[in-house]
Amino acid sequence: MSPELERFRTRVRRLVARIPAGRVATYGQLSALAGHPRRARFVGRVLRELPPGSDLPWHRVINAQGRISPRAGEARWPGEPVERRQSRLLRAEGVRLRGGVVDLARYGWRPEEDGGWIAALIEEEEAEEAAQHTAADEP
DNA sequence: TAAATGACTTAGG
DNA sequence: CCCTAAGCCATTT
Repeated sequence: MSPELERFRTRVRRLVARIPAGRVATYGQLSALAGHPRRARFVGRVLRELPPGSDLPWHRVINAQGRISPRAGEARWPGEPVERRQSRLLRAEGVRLRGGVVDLARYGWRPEEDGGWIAALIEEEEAEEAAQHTAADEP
């Protein structure tokens, strides 16, 4: 995987970590926030590789239609279909699903209202990369 | 190298 | 509301 994509993946994971309880974000939204509006599918890929016990609030990521994206195959965890678990987790934190659809206007995450932390996130990321480079340069 | 495969999205009927 | 088609893009066959 290219360094560019690795970076993108890291950003996505960090963004997901910031989605507040009771809110949802879409794949496309995260992909745009991470700097590449056309990589919504890749966001799905990033989430798919998460381990079952991940700390990330993966369940707060849904599709642009406000629906829980159907997984291919029959992924279930712990003993239930992941889609069902996802809707349960969402309901548990106050997100209402009407006919399987979340009202994005009401529950959609609006990070711009949470302060200018995205810029801080990018700065932090660049600082880390700079540190990596100096570490690599200094034998 | 070409074709198939998705935790996607938009547009249209 | 449901369904299709088309565009999208990285990975897998």
